[in-house]
Amino acid sequence: MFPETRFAADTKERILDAAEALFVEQGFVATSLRMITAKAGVNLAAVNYHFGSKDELIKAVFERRLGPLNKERIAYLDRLEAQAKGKPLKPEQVVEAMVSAALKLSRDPLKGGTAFLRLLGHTIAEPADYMQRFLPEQYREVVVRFKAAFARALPEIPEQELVWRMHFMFGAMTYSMAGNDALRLIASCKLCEADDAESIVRRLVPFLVAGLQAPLPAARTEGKPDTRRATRKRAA
Amino acid sequence: MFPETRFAADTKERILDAAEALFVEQGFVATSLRMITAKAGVNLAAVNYHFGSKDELIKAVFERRLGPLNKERIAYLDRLEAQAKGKPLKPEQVVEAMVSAALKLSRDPLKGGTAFLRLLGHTIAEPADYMQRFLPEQYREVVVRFKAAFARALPEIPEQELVWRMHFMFGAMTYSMAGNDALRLIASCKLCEADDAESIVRRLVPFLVAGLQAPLPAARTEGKPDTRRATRKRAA
DNA sequence: GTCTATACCACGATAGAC
DNA sequence: GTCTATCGTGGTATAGAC
Repeated sequence: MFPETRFAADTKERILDAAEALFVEQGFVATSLRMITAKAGVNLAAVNYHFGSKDELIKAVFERRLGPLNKERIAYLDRLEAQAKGKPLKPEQVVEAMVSAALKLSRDPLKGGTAFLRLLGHTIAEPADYMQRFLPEQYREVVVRFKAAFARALPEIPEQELVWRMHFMFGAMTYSMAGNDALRLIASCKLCEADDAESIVRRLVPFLVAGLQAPLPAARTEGKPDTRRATRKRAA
Repeated sequence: MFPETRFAADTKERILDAAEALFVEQGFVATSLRMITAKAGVNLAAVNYHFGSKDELIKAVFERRLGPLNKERIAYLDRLEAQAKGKPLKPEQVVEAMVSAALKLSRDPLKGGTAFLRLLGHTIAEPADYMQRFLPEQYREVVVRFKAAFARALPEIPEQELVWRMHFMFGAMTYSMAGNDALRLIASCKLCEADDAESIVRRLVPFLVAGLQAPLPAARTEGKPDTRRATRKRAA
């Protein structure tokens, strides 16, 4: 229809591809717009024209991958819940719905492959304020759906506690996906051969399921009496 | 003795204090040396004179807090092991040794208080290469000692698996300490009142202990048979 | 609308005077 | 030890070509 938009899209795509590759290699701050535009073969000002700023470019890089990833997570959950026909899912099913979409993405080089997962891990803790607003927005739907699913799968966990445990879950997940740079530190001399995403997931799911189902902490005795129903499953 | 070193120390301290405060508020890249030196009341070139570069200043800010924190962790572990008189510690004791030192630090404004913990969380995933080398070095002793303690406390977990679970533990820990900015995302409309470090720890420890003790994942059937002794403690 | 050339200001770093 | 001056590079804004 409008031939010029085809060219524009190509330019935008080329910028996104170049930016993503360089961000993974060197991080956000270390990669300059001049490096990105040089690699993409476009003019420096093209970034500002198409994206407005470097920050907006970063957000666009994430949006392109994170959107489909989170849609896949929800689709996976939908399928599980359809199969269950109204019965609550098992905790490990919900955890796997959360994790396995990322696993699938890591196997597809066209969607960013492992590189994007590392990028994601590096950015969850990003202090920049524009990310503090952007990421919650991107994850909102996923969080709402999975929180509901977990609440049904783990009825003995009070909501307040569940929120925290999901928080811990996100931490363990993103941290471990960020690549084994930090793992080398723990493994010390002994090298860890399993750096494929699949074996990470196989190890991560039991850890998370156990953590989510952990016995509830003792209610604080000091201060006003606790109003939450702290149904202790079993003693530690 | 050398009066000029007294002044130098003051200048260094003033720079460190100003830098730490600004880093917490705005992150590393967003705070310029000009902001730091203005807040500290020193000349711009003083940073380069005393620390060599901005990167070295960042490392110095961390070293000042992280060194004592990790020494405290090891001291806590030493005390527990002395009490146990050769018997293996319980998993929850080891986890608490890891976590409670951070809790203590968060209560001491002179040592950085909660602000430094947030800074720590924001930096574990730092992609900058100088941090990739610096942080492992800072954590090396802690990791070696705690890995040994966990190996004794959890003899049924193979070493390979233990390394990964410690990795997940670090993730959940640092992520949750980084502040509840990301938590707001999970809690959605419902505000979480418990943002003091103490209640985080009370919730975090049971989660981690359960995760570390989780039943071992099923051995992969493909490829060579698994040589690990996969002693399943209990079914999920 | 799309793209280019170019100028602008803030940044980190450094040399040399005091 | 401290300061001023200056350099190269970074993100950004804009005027104008196509």
